[in-house]
Amino acid sequence: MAEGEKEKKSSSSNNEESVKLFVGQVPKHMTEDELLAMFKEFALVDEVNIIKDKITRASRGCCFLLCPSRQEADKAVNACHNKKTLPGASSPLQVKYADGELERLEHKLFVGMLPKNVSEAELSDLFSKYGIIKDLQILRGSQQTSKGCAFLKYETKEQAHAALEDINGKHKMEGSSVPLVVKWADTEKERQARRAQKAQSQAMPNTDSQHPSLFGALPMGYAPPYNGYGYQAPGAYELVPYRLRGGIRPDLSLNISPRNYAPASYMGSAYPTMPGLQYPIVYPGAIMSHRPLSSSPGALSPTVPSCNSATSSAASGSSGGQVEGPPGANLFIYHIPQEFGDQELANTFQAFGQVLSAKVFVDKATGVSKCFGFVSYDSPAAAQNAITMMNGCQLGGKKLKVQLKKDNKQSKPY
DNA sequence: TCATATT
Repeated sequence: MAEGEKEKKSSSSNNEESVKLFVGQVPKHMTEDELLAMFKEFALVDEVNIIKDKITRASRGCCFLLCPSRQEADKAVNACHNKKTLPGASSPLQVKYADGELERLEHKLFVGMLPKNVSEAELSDLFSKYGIIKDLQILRGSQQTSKGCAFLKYETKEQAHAALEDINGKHKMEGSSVPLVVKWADTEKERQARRAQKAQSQAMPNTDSQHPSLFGALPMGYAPPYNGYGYQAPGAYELVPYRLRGGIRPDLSLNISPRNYAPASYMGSAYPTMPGLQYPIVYPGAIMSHRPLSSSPGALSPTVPSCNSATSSAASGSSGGQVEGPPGANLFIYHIPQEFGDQELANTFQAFGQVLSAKVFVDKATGVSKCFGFVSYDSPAAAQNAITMMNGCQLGGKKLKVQLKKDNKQSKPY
């Protein structure tokens, strides 16, 4: 019944004119009213919506602003982005257009299947029938050669829509046997997802996609364009997102837990079948803190998943917000091997105590690891133990650097 | 090289 109140009260929020901004670095304790009051000093703001955890309903440290116009939104961005640090935040406010807003506002179209010799002027002739063109560019390569596609912005959405409907799949340029493709340009988010996917497939060329759990580790699957036509380079996006390749290889991503690795004698024979692995993975401290590995090959038995609570809680920790441990129990780790994800990091460090969370940072655009991350334990003793055992430990090409995480907001000045 | 989060 309380749910019933979730009616859309503000018709203003559906206004085409209104602009949504995303705001980061918002202290979790701030209320929507407080934020509204603050932002109103700089621009007209109709609404503030704090982004909350789906389950706990706790603030996730960011919010959306609804501004009545682009002009007002720009005022808020210019006045606040990177300019103010709210009490309790560690870095300045991040204020930017919410995902997809810019694209929505710009009425940007993608045009594909252009003959390479078509000029801007010719394109302009064709598209100006539908409205005022604000921007038009043919994508070109190094020698100024056309890539056979273009981006185009109209003054209004209606104009863009009219052009899309009229030309997409219907209009053939002179001398071309295939019709043009016209679609709404991808949003920044879609582009990032695509880039990440590409980077992933290059970074892990031997991905064994038969392992179902691997899917969860990869970026969202590629969603085909709504119009079903190709985009830029047809074939660049197969409908099967990950190429299936032959070749057997132990699952790199999940079973790298110390106890799954046998003594070096085994490693030798393992390498040739693991082209993705360029170097030995050794867990110096890890091995000793578990019961001694049996020297029999049985140690390799896949009777794994002592799916211990450490691992599973780490997984849940990394899937939601970051769980932080008590003071002194959180580690910063640098020089993590490139191919390590959250899970591998957790596995590597679980030998020293109860891992609350483990996070490897990745480049937002490419999905590539930045080779640093965090591990949180439930006790400072575990963290110290991990530092002693793992700091300076050669893992991959480099030596791990394991330190206590620097903690900005710990002081309680009374 | 120290938590960037999109209802």
